[in-house]
Amino acid sequence: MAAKKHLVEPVRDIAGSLPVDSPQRRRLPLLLRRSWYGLNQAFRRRIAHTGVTPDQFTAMRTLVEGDPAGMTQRELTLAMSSDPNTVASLLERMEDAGWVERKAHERDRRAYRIRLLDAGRERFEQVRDLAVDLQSDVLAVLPETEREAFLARLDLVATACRKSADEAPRSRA
Amino acid sequence: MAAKKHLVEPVRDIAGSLPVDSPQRRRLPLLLRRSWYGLNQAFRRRIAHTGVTPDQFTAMRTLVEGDPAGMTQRELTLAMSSDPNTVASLLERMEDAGWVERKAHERDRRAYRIRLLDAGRERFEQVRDLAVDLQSDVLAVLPETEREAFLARLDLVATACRKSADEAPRSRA
DNA sequence: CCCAAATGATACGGGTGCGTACGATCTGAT
DNA sequence: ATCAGATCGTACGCACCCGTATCATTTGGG
Repeated sequence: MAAKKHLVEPVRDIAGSLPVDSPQRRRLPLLLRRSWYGLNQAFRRRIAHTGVTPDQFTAMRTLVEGDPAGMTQRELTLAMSSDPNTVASLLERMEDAGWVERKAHERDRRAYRIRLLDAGRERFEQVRDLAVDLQSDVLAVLPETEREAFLARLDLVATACRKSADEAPRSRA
Repeated sequence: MAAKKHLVEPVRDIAGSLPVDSPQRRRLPLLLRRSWYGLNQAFRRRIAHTGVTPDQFTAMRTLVEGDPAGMTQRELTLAMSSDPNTVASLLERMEDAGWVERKAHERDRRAYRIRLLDAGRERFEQVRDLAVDLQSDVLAVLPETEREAFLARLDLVATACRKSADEAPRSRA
């Protein structure tokens, strides 16, 4: 259809009259799905030769940027916008690979302090540039002057999505 | 940090000078991750009482809007931006639930024709309004005049992500 | 007509998301 | 000091993503 050909100008032509769930309109869920899984798959394929997965890389980067004394799994979970269960098994695999270590927290015996080991940092450095390049490649489809504004709006949407999820604890909204 | 407080105006203040992978900058992968999983989780919780999952709902909607004679799994896979494997098991569960049927394709004996059964359409109708409401709620964080433009840009990004994934067939870009 | 290449679907397996339940520990109010 | 409730992490299980391999069938030349 014509709506996919143009760049940024003719936007309002397809909106306003059609119902929100019309197949002709751009739908947020499908666009987010295509974006997220597409980006993820692109990244996974580009870094497959390093043995690192996209989520493992995200964990590494978060650890690098976090508390030098070592984050807890809870902190890592929040920073990654992930889930305690997922992070637990993620770290288990990364620990088996020798990329991170879990040491007892000195003041909270329930918690760990996660630290990136040298082997992990090595993998991280190896992948970092590929990650930066990919993000640049993708954002290049937007005019340079619009990128920050787009990311700012996406940030608002992301926050709204999280908020909506947190406000609907268990079914029967 | 301050960058999360404002709405849409002060955007350029944090860009331009910082390196693209600085922790202070908005990063596309994390924003897409938060948006997608947040939206997905919000939807899953809102429709949990119907026994339908978000992906199952997407499949239903795609079938409703597709060829009345029944789409093949390949067509459904493309329309959902998903994967043949995933769609196969998704449909297996939906078939077990009595929501869809797979009948032999009349001209290609490798393929099926998937059709939504009455029980499936019932579930679909039951969930549809909740899906529309959720999308509206989330998009409400953007000024009405910017929504279509945002979706248009997200569409460009989504296409760029898919393209990037398709162009990196197997590692070693 | 025939065969090599492409295509629709499946099988298998590792990684991730996440609902639920649980044990251990910490915290705050009494 | 003590106990109820919150919090950190784990176990289990189902759904989904997707790389790889395989089978059946279709398709496009020669």
